[in-house]
Amino acid sequence: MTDVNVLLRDAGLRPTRQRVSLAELLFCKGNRHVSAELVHEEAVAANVPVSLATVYNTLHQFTEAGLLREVAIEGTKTYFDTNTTDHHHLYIEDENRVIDIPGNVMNVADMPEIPDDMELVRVEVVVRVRHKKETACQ
Amino acid sequence: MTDVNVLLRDAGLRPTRQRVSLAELLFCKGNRHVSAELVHEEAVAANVPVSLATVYNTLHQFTEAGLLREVAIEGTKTYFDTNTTDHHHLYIEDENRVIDIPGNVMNVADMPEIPDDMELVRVEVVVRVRHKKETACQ
DNA sequence: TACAAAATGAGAATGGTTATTAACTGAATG
DNA sequence: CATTCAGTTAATAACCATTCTCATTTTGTA
Repeated sequence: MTDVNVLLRDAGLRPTRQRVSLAELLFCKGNRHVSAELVHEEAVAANVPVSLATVYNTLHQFTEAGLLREVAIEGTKTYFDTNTTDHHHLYIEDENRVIDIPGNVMNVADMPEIPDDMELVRVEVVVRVRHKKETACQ
Repeated sequence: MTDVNVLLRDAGLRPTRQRVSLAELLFCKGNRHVSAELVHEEAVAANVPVSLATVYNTLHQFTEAGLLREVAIEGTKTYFDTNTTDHHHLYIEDENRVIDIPGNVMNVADMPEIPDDMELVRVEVVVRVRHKKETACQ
């Protein structure tokens, strides 16, 4: 039960009411790709009235602590991924939907050289697909 | 000289003053990753007074016509890539800078299956790097 | 030149995100 | 158990990139 508390403490974050609630909401539902707005709505719906500002703060704090990862695939909105393990994304353009691809499925070969004074952070792959268009004629 | 005019006509776009100017600005300087604001500034600096609204319209029209490609790597701003050939990106986090990686350099293996009713649009790879932190001690 | 359709520009409107600041809480201390 | 205070939160204002609106201008064609 205090799992979330420990999680937060280990991340150097005080387990406040709001942070605990948001963490439960985020991490107890499997891997997800969420926007701040969605998290806020879900929190309110779950009778955890949190301000939108706090949702933003918390999401960024969680990201800095390595509990979340920011994903930029499309558009101007920011999404957060609760899956911080090595993986990639399948993006369905016409549905605006993102699906995880486990990291061990795909392989990236022939990486370019990285200068000595730099270090690799991560390799992100987005496989973009869309539904085939109806071929009305023929 | 009429290269840009032909380019625009072939894309189904009338070669208006603004579109011609912006096209020259975008495509005669090698491959670039630009924001609407930057294009607007450059246009004004080049004595081609274009409104910001027109810059946005034009960038989207060019994108639809396949002359540009939208790239979403980081942050809330939209960037457009003048390189529409097959290639990937190297992103230097601490400089907020994007560099092209030619498409034939890297290879992505073991792609996941794509359902029959869907088609692959593109595979985007972002190699994220950062400068090594100064190790003040030791 | 005249005309209809397309394009443009100025500024208002929108929407997501960040900043501000006063009130509140958690947890350590006496 | 009360006190204290750094850390946290909430309401709302500010911000910024982008989109919308629509009157005006330009373009291609006759």
